[in-house]
Amino acid sequence: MNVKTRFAPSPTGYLHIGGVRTALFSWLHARHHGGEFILRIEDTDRERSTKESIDAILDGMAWLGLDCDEGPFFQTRRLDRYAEMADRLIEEGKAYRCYCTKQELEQLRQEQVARGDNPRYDGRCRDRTEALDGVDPVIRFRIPDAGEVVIDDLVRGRVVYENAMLDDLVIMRPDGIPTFHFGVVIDDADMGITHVIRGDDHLNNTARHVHIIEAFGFERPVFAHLPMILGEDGSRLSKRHGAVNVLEYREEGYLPEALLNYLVRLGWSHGDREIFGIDEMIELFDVRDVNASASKFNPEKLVWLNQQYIMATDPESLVAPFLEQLEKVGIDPANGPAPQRVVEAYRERAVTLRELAASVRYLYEQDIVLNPDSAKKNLRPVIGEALSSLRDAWAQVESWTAAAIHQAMDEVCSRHELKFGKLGQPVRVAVTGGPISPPIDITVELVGKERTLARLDQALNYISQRAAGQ
RNA sequence: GCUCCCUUCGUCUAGCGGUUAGGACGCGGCCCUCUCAAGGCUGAAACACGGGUUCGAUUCCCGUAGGGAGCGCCA
Repeated sequence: MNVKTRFAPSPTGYLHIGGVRTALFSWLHARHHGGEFILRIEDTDRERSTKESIDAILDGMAWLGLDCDEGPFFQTRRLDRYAEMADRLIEEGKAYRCYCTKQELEQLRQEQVARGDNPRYDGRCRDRTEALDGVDPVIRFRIPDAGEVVIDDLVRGRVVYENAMLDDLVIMRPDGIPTFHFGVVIDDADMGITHVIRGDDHLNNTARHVHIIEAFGFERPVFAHLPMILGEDGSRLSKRHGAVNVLEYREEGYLPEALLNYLVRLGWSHGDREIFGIDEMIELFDVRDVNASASKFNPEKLVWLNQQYIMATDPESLVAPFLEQLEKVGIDPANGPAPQRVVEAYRERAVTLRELAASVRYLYEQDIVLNPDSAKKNLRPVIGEALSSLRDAWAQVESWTAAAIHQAMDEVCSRHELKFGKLGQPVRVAVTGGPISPPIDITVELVGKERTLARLDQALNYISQRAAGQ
């Protein structure tokens, strides 16, 4: 059987991190089996669907590299098809027009809840033969009164629903727009979907969908209901748990591979492995190995993975996203070292590209701000003489490379009988303004000769003022 | 309320009747070291509870508790 899966979001907001996980698993399942993956936009909620959301979904999927073989399809372009199929059910007596008003239904619901019953439609329009004036009917699907539905879910196992617990659901609104339940079933069948992989918030709906599938005589797809991703406090993942919109992760300098790697490990694993490249995921992923229990989103582990990916990714391919981040933090890359060299030097100490960009301001801007604590601690009068010699030694360096810089510094150290570290940290503070940077020779090389000398002068000035003040 | 689902360190997970219950993130310590990282070593940290089944349950079954989802002319 040729596998075909789909991701079917509704465009009523940004692309959510939970949606991405669903899309990822669906995509992986298709790719693993050499099948197809399609994207379908379920835009039947006309009130809430927006163009912005559609774009956000498309952008997000593209950024993540979750490519689809067909689509995007839009349900609002298939309205004739749904109407035709609804008519067919009515002709066959499997669906009927319902003239109940919303008020009437609300009253019914309240009565049921008051009685402690499962609130559900009681089928009062099932046998109505006459139209009711002034009411545009909806179409309801007739659920069998007796019997049960058995679903063999790839992650949940066997789940059984009594038909008596199910009610006749609305499949078509008065305006000819299908409800979600009807749209999915028709589309999945028409589009040849073999595996329906979705969030387990749909598990309860599946019984109804199966009835519709059977009413049409469609072939039943295989279902796999994925556990939810929860926030750190165990409640449904939402904005107050931090970023839930995928595009925010791009904004903040996360790598798509890292995000996917993090997400694939929520509910799925392969022995003790933590790092999975895309190709490895495709090779090893199997929906049947997915856990049934929900997992909590842990930003700290994502951060760790992102760093692992920044370290492991070829610096050249990090240049473009790094430049974007420089722009975001207001740094002009024109006045400083080649971005690729900066990425190489700093990638082991950056958790996101955003953080990396924000930490290299002193490489690109003329003036630096001395961190008062660091200056106080490291730029002491005792080091002034050595720092001054170093300034002169570096002024003589012709080819400004880390090796030459290091050699000159070694010589100054031995002349002044200093351990390298005694001089290193003052230089770091003088040149970067703070106590943290890559190895000092590399840092100094990247800062550039002219700026290094100027900053040493500035530091020497600071030291002499301090000596005078004492 | 009713229906369905879930339950191993704080978190993500391994385990598929017999293990010193393993790994990872985070946290602590040590090493490396010019700082910070990265890296290496190491420590603390879990089978929700109660019944069964079994020679033996983290593992299988049933309850209880806790959590989640659904019960829309939202998807």
